[in-house]
Amino acid sequence: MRFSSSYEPGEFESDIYGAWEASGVFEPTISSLPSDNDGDGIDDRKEGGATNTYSIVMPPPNANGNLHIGHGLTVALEDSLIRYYRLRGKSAWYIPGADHAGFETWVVYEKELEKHGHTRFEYTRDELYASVWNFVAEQRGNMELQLRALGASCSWRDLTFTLDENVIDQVYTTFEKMWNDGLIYRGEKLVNFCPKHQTAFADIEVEYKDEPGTLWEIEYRLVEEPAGPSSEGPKTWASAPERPEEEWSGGSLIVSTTRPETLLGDVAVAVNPDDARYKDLIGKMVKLPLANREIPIIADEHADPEYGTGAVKITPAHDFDDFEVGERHGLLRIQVITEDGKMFNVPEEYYGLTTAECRKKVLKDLKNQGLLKGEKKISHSVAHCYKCGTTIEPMLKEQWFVDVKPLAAEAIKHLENDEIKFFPENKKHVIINYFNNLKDWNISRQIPWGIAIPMFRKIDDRATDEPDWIFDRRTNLQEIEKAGVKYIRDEDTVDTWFSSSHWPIVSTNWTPENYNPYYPLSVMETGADILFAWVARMIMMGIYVTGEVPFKEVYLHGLVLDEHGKKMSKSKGNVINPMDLVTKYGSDAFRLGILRGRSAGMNQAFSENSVISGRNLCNKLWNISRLIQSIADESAEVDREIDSEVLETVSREGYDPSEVSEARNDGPERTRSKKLQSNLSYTTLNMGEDWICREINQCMEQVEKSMKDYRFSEAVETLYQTIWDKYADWFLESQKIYKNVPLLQNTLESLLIMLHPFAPFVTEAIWQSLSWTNGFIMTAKWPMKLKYDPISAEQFENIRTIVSEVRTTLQSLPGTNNAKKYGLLYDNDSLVKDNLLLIKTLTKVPEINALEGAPRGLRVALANHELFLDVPEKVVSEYRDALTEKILAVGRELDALNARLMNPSYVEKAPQHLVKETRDLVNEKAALIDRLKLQLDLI
RNA sequence: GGGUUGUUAGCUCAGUUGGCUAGAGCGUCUCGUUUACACCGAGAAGGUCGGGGGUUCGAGCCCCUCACAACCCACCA
Repeated sequence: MRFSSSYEPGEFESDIYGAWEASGVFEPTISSLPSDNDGDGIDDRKEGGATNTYSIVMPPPNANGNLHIGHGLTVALEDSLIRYYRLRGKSAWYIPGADHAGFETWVVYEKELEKHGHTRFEYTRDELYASVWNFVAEQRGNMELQLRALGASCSWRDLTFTLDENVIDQVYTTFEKMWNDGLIYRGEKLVNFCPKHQTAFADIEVEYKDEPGTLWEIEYRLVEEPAGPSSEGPKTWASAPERPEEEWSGGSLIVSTTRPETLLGDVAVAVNPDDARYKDLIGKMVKLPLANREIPIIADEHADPEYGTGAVKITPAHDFDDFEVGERHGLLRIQVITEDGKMFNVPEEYYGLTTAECRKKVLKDLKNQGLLKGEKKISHSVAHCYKCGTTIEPMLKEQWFVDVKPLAAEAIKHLENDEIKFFPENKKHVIINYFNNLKDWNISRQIPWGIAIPMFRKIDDRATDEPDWIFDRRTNLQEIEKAGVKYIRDEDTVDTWFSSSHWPIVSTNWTPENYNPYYPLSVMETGADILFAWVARMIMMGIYVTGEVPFKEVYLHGLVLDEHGKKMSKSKGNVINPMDLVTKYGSDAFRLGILRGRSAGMNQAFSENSVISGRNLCNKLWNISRLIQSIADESAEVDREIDSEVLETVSREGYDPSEVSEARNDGPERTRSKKLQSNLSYTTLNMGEDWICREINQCMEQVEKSMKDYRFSEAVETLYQTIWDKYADWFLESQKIYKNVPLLQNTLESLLIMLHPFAPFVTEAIWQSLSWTNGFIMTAKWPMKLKYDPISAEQFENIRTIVSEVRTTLQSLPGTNNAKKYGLLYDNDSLVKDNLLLIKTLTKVPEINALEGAPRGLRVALANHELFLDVPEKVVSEYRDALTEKILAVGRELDALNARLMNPSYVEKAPQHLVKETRDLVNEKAALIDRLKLQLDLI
């Protein structure tokens, strides 16, 4: 027996994946290698190449990690696309990747080090790099196995690791180009610095959290005494209270701060130029408390008159805004905090204290001097390291920066030229908005795990004519010599986003010399949360390096939330592991489940229920196939015994042979020999067959349209409905009488192929189990439209209406098992008369007879059919109330329709076909009411 | 402060240029074990589409407004 009674994914999935992988079907059919094979300088494949190719690169999962639910969604989306376009005949290339995940991996590794009682500072950069490399190598493989379990049909031989040689090469090439173009510069700027991890971050890597804090008010006293006390009003500002005259004789300013310890690095006090209170003070000097320095009062827009006292201390070395104020006014930057969070460059009593200790002492000392004038509890947002939660310390550092303005401007140009289509559409505006406000990009990271920055600093002071920094690719060396001058390598590594922004370029092996039909990518599919960090940078870098946008379309998925719509997190304990679900319900079930109810860019809930419904569909399809195979087997058996003519005794009911299309006139063709898919010729022999062909064609159109618009959920929904509600519940039920084997085979193949992108394993398992199919379904051809007779198909809808109404009526009658008790009577109804067997099978009534004499029994509520349930008088009268209710209900519908027609504007202005439809409906309802009333009179 | 997205059945969500009685899955209830499937079949209940206004013959959909929710960016001395 080929088919067991239920589908057990565990029995098939790994074997099937292994067979696919071994046979090379994951690889694209058109080579991506240089294609000028005949050496004539003309690309042999260029013509039409890109239109026959389809390419997706996988956002590389962390090489040493496990896949989470987001990866599960990613693979479900990307692999569905790849498989779909592969079936559609494209040379599909799904390029897998693995990410060295610079910082993420580093954090994990550093924890390991700590566990063994070591710190990073015991080793050189190169030692650490080698050590992490081994660490990752040991872990690698897990996530690749998990990708296989999810069914990812990616070309494994093309897997790109973000530290592969060609990646580093390209990154250095770009770096050099940017350096030569003046787009990379070294600057001393404030960077987001995590004192725990000892590294800087880009702005987007910092998390802001609202926290309670304290706003302290500190008095800064003027050095010179202002002019006379009376004529110009009070000489103290804000709420400065009385003070002992002997200490100083002038006015003062009260500044507000949440970080009193940075006071020691103050270089000015700023007030708003329009602030009347302070106008006269601009240009004067105040004495900086505790530090005994004199600093100026300057005018700057940064000071908000509404906030605090309106006067703000300026510490350019430790605050981003102050840094900018300092730039504008040419102020010094006095750094007072070291990278490990200790005070330096300050009076002795504060030296070496941590920032927290220093804050306490500063406040205490200020209080003792009577300069602490107040404190307020406030809530403000504070920057944290997104990994460890440590408060970010803005730190003055020399770093490498990318001047992003020209890159962003170019990106905007291409976007406004509609070169990239976004799903969802609105993200295009969001990203343009981002490009418009982008600040220079700090690409230096102080972690050893990453691509070394290819810059070397001159250490030979005598060579004054040589530049301080030179570019060189030899980052394997710590020191190099050029023209007799010695240079030392920058210790830092480059931000991972700098290298990841090359992903479409490096994973497709793009080169400037050769035409590459896979670049730009057909689509970039990734999470909406890294629109800025990754997508934006890929666009800038793609254009900068290749002159072209790196992808034609972008599909962004949202977050997968838990079943209550809450973000998954370890601390909440609501994390769903995709592999658990795959093990429990199968890969297909997971894929179908996670695609359900999901749309572009939206954060959406996910629960096991949706996976269960996917599992059920797989099992349903399995059993559908099992039935069809058994029918095919049976018919082959019969064929062997008797002459094929006898089989044609299965007559076609309710169908005029004169309408038979050419294809159908051939008569039933029994195909026993193995045939390739889509070669099975068939003939429709009854209405159900025409109808299912029509429905499958519609399904096909819908799936094609949905896939074009990235409406995965809709495609799956359509298939689910067609397979279950239409194919199984109606068509197959009707085939229990007719058994048109070639058609069954043909339609099953169509459905299997259409579902394959979403449920690759079960469809392949079935394909391999069916007796008449060859090869892999994975490399089959997308089905052709089925031929059918539309009139006949429409007739089947009438049968469905009749059957449904009979079923409903039977269920609403008193008692149970009514379908077995009562037969049907028909009067002068050719559709019923010609389809007795079909209606009997579908309704399960014991018998259907022609009505003789006066109508009796219970009239079925159908407008155009004379059909009665043969029930006793007593049952009919018990049905009286239900009938009355029904008449009222139909009456209400009729009234609503009539009201619409009574409105002259409707009849006049609405499209004519709608008006006609309404009129037809009115007639139908009216007829139905008449019949029901007849019935009521009878009771 | 700037921007984006939601609010439709008990739950999670569809509903694409405005058009018949607003759909699905899961859940609930009733009936049924008929040799493809109980991971099943047949049927049912359940919605004033967040509130209010407007445009229109016609609004879940378009416009205005309010409320609530979520997210992103900037700022918070």
